[in-house]
Amino acid sequence: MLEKTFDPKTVEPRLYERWEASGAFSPEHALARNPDAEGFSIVIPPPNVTGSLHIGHALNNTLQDVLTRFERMRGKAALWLPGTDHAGIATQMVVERQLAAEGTNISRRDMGREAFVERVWKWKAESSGTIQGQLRRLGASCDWSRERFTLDEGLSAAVRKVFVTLHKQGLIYRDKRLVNWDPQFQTAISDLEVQQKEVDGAYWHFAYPLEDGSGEVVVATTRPETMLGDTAVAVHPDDERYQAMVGKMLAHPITGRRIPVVADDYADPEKGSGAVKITPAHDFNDFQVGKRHGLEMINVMDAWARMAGPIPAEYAGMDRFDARKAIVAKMEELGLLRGIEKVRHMVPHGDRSGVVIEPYLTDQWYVDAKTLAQPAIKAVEDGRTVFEPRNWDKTYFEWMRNIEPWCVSRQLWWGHRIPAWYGPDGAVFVEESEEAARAAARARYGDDRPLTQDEDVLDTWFSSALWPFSTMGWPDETEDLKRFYPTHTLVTGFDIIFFWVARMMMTGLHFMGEVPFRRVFINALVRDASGQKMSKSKGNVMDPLGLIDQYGADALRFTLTAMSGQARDIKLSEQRIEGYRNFGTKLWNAARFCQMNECVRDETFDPAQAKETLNRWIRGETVKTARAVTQGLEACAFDDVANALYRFIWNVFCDWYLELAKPILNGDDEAAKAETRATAAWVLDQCLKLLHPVMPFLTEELWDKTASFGRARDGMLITADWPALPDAWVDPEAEAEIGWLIALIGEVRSIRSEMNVPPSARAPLAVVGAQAATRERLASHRDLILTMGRLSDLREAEAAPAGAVPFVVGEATGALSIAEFIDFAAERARLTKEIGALNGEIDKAARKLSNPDFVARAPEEVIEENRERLAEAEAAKAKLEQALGRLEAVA
RNA sequence: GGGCGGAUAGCUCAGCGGUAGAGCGUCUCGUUUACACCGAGAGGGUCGGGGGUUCGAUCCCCUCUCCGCCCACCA
Repeated sequence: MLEKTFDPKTVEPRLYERWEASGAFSPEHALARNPDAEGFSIVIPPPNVTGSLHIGHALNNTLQDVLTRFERMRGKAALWLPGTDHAGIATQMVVERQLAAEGTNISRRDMGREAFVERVWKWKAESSGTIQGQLRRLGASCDWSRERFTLDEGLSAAVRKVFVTLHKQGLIYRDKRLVNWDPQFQTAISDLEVQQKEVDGAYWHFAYPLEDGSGEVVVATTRPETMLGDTAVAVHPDDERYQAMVGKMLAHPITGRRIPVVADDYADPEKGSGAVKITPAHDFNDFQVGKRHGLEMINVMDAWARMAGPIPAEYAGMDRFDARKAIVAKMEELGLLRGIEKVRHMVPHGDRSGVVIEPYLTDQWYVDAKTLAQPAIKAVEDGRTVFEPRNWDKTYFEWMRNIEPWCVSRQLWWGHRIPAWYGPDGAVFVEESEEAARAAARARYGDDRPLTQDEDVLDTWFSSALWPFSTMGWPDETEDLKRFYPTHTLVTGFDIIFFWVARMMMTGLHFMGEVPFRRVFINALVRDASGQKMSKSKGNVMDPLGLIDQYGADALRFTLTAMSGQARDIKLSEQRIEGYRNFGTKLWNAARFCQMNECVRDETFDPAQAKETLNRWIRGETVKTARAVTQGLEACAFDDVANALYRFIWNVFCDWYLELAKPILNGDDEAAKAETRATAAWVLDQCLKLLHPVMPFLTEELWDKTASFGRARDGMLITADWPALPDAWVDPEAEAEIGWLIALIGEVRSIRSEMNVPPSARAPLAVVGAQAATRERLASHRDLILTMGRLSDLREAEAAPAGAVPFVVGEATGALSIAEFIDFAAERARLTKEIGALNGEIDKAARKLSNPDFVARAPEEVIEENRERLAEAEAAKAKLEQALGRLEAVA
């Protein structure tokens, strides 16, 4: 006999081991059975190798697993390729922090490159494996034999090959221009790694005197410290106020440098004074203006963002923000400060370091993204790759059509070192290996010269961009590439459409000549129950492992699947997970019922031959469910899939089929009994199969257990055949008949309850179907109805006088008359409604008060108001509840 | 400034031309040999405001208000 409930804790690890040992996770398993099996592949968005599973991963990987398991059951050679990312800047940062925390005062620079990188590898060795273990807990059916890491030798070779090829094609080049410089990490970062944050600042209005003393120009700036690098002031060519000044020279108030007034469209006559100072080495717009006018580019900061270069000695070495104050003070002292205007404005920050980013003039490597983007744009326009939900392609297009060169070099040590070597004369040799670079150098110089390799590494997203083909063995022409590229579906979050999806499209098309995936499913962002983004600082993170411990992996998986529709956000509440845990238990108990009633699988049983109305009906319902689930999975309509399964298993199979089957199973008609047993067992099997992709553990366990009290199975559920049921099995006649019965019984129950007929009151009639035709129809289903709990009352139906009113209530059952009962019901309804509304108030106020953002932003009196409202609502609710209690007591 | 979402029951959401739905919560009733992680039932909504199209609008169009996100820019 089955236990009363399913115990995930003991079962899950056992089953996972069995799956893994069976080889079912590898596509070879399917190919062994059918060498012509169609390929199906998904590559995992590689998590940080040293990371651990958060709820977003749980969602993302659940959906990938659902798809993989589904296609595997459909007989495809299904590959879900796992792996991890070295996560350059993030990982290096962690290790640097560790160094700092050790208190030995040894920085990475003190250690030297080799020792530091070794240290990072050590940390990687210690902390890797965590997330793989956690994915196993989730039930992820990845092919671990193909696991990859972005710094593996194979993937590194792919990186070098791509870099060298693009360089030879002129699509990677070295250039001196402004980059986003992170002064804390001492590295360039890409546009995408910059986050604009609104901060308090000011416009300082400064007067720049004309060299000849004939006047002045007023300019405004939010960054006074950069004025040391000014090399011009620009005005709009059509701005009449400044016509006479164009071409004249100004005397820089602090450096004394002579700088010209230039005419340029960039200056907006509407803004400020209409004149703008130009600092080409410290502002992206000014850089362009500087190029147009051939202005000198004066760098006045060093890599730490301290003042440096050709500047007055008093500022040298000063921190940029101290310099800002000093410059403002100086201008005031000179009598040239014309005003200060407080503003809140956007300032760029590093997404990892959190410090203010400086536009900084350096040499970096760039990818010509504009060129690579064209085929990638076309592929989505042509539908060779589709986004799901569709609208995300707009986001993709928007970015791709306005793409800027991608800065791929990073002044870090953890990552793929750039395969470029420099000769003594500065000539660069970009080759896949040092030997090849030497050979190239020899060809140029005629003899061996010392070469030094570029110190920089590549942006971590450079190797991720190759993931769909590098993991399959490229540049070799492997079997895997032939069978599994392009991949079928990419499941990922919208936050990395630019970072990752777009770049995979570019490299995939360029190097493979084909899109890397046919479909991109953008999964939602998981938020907490009140819609807040989960974050450690808010303390509202939900740990997927904890949830798995408590409710089982299946319950978590079902919840995440059920909430993955077209929505962009998922508000995850623990209550919901509990509800789906209960759903699993419900199915478990249905199996238990089948076991108790000897509903054993009968291989000779053909559902097409079922005779009983009830069995013909459930057969059709099963077909419809299989169809809905299959279509839902094909379309990534995960919420529909979960809902169809939930409804069918709970509300159709358990609530109606098994209930209506009871009288047959307890009756004397042996043929009907045998048919019903076989049908019940068959439907249960279909449920297990259809539910398996979403709830693999519970279904696999039941598959095993039902075999133990029935006949042996051919194999595990994970490789069982997906139900492909003929539409002809839907029987409209049976559907109509059982549908009618269900509706009638519902009505009977509802009226009994409304009239307060106690279930124990058997003799007083519940209901009488009055029309002769109705009675006749009812009589034909008497066997099904009689044991429907208290509905045995229906026996009396036949005795009712013909032509009576449709429903008749029997004798009064308590102190209340019908009229009193109605009044009572009305009053009770009113009170419960009010209590409901107050509950809402209480919820709302309580949430506001516990929301850190609200508390931080709202004025004290608003917070107080909410506190009062909460107290008032609670008091009112208590009062109403008392009144309700009194009312009940009277009744 | 550009773009994308959203506003439907107390809460979380589905529906998207034809009598307003689900889950949870609330309330009532129920120890029925599958299941209290259960069963039966009830209450609860001018489908954000205003216009328009239509025989008919929660749904389509316009507009306003409020919330969320992304991109860009602000001397």
